Amino acid sequence: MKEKELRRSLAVLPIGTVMKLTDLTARQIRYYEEQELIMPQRNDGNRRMYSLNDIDKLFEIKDYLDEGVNMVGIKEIYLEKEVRAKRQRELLKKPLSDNDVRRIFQNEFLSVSGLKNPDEPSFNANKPL
DNA sequence: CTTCTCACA
DNA sequence: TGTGAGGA
Repeated sequence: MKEKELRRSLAVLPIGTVMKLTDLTARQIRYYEEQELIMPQRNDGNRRMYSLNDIDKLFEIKDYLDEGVNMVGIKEIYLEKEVRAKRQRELLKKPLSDNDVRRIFQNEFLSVSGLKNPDEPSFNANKPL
């Protein structure tokens, strides 16, 4: 299941193909790059080359757009997504200390009982108390 | 022919 | 975001 992700990350599509696939103008595609929503690679001739992941990202962006979300909003969405991914990676690295486990169960209890927002971090994996 | 950057009657 | 210039 690793080989597949690698292929999806291969930048092999020129902007012209991406335009037809996404129904976006070159202007828009480049603008989204400027907003750091996508980071296409460049080939030898300084031409942008997009991966399948980029295509998916563009479709997502387009969806958010006609859902009424603006650039800043979309940026925030992806930013928060990165934060969560990072937090999750940290949890996979180091085993939980007894202290962490206790805090997690406590947070779980509060969430289930509806006394706390589930999204609110219960502890910092980087600096366990 | 396709894409790139830059700029705006 | 559109569009056109000027170069690669």
